[in-house]
Amino acid sequence: MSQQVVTRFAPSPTGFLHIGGARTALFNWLYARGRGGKFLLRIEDTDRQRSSPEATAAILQGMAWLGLDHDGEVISQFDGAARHAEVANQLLAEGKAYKCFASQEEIAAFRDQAKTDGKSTLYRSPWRDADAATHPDAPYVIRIKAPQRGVTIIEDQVQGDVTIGNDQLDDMILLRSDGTPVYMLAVVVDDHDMGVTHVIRGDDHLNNAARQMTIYQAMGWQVPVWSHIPLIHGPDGKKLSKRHGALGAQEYQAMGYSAGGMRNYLTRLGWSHGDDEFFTDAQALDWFDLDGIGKSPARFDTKKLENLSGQHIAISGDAALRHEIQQYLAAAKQPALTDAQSAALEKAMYCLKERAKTFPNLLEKAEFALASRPIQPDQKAAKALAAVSDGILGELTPQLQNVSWTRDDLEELLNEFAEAHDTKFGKLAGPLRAALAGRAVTPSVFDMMSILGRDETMARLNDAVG
RNA sequence: GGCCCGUUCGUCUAUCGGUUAGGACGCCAGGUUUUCAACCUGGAAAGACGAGUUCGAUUCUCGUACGGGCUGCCA
Repeated sequence: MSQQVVTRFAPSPTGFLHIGGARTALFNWLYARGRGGKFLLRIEDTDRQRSSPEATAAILQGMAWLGLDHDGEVISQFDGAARHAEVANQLLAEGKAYKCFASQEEIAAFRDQAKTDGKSTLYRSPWRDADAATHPDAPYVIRIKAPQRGVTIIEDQVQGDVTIGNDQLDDMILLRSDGTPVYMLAVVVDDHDMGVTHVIRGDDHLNNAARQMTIYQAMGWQVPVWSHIPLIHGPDGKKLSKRHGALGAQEYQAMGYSAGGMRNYLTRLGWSHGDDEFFTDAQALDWFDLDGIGKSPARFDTKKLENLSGQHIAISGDAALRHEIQQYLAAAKQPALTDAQSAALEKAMYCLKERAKTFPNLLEKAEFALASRPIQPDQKAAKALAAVSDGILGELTPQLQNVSWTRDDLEELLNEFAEAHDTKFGKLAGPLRAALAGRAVTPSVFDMMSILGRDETMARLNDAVG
């Protein structure tokens, strides 16, 4: 019996949840939730200068949109500073770490020189083996004693075994001269203390894993199962990150993509399960596994996102869509739907959801149900109305009085009417659409009529005839 | 500079030594049609390059090119 899976998402709160981070969170979520494990959230806020509560809130919001719920409280890494220092001091006491009195200026000067000489910029502290008696009374940092010979092998589930020469490892800093812990220490301690079994993160951390390994070994802790996933690139192939103007997850919400579609798209980006492209959350949870993750970076393609968003809207329940649309409106900073509009929307949903790729798209087609008389035709609709004589619409309207108000009968009536006037129904559809919705893009006129009902339909037609 | 990782149609990808290299999005052509969308039919479109291993390489190995990452008292 294997132990329970515990994964975590550990963003640093320096900006919005960018799309690459969202996918990392999603992978961790899928892996844990798909196996009855736990998915934890830890905010890496040890850099006080760059961390902000606003950013944390934005990350939480982005995750909420995508439905990535985490177990337990949100953990602040900064809160664990004392524990991190404790570990550093333990290592120091055990002789596995040491005090380094080199100043930052000193090190910077060394690096500059090494760079101009074309030599390795790896800093070798002269204090590594210094006698404590020679220690000056000055500020110091605590560095770990990294192995200098041999190799460190990262057994990565995505990248395979990655071998790094220990001569590439520096004695990284554990505790700054002000006593605060550095990320490299904090991740290891926190992942260990939180019982994290599987770490899925961006491959920008692949090299760091070797460094972190030295802490695991020094503490005698078991290393987690690592999976370093390739970063997502922009459509231009360039790195997509918050530093390079990446789009935040919430911006996609504000653009009106469905969360289900986004989950599907992000899951499929860089991960595959044979030829499956469109799948539900249940299927993703069932299928997701580490060995399906690709090794090469993927580009973000809005067209495919759009397509999947549409497919997910089409299979969503009407009430759920109504709810998600209200949230979209809020995210897009648009006025909320009134209760009446919302109810009308849900009633019309059946003929809207299979034809819309995004929510603004759906709302555009829903205009007929959301608007109230008198209908204000937009430019295109006005043009369609002008293309037909008032007479013919005026003649049609009374005929609606006694027809049975079902889709089929309406269709029959309108076709016969068109035939009687020696025209095609197609010629009539435009003006009818314009009169009923004030828009050129709408559902079928028969659907609109049956949803609107006889009275409202006739009233709108009469309005249009004038 | 040093080290690490990557490279199949425009894009996301399948293939785990032998396939006419498959699918999806997008694109093009045609069909259907009541606008948009959807749908149907067909089409163009890929193994970065060079060696090697092998009866046989997209697949294994090496090199080159290109791209990315790390090399912080950032995360």
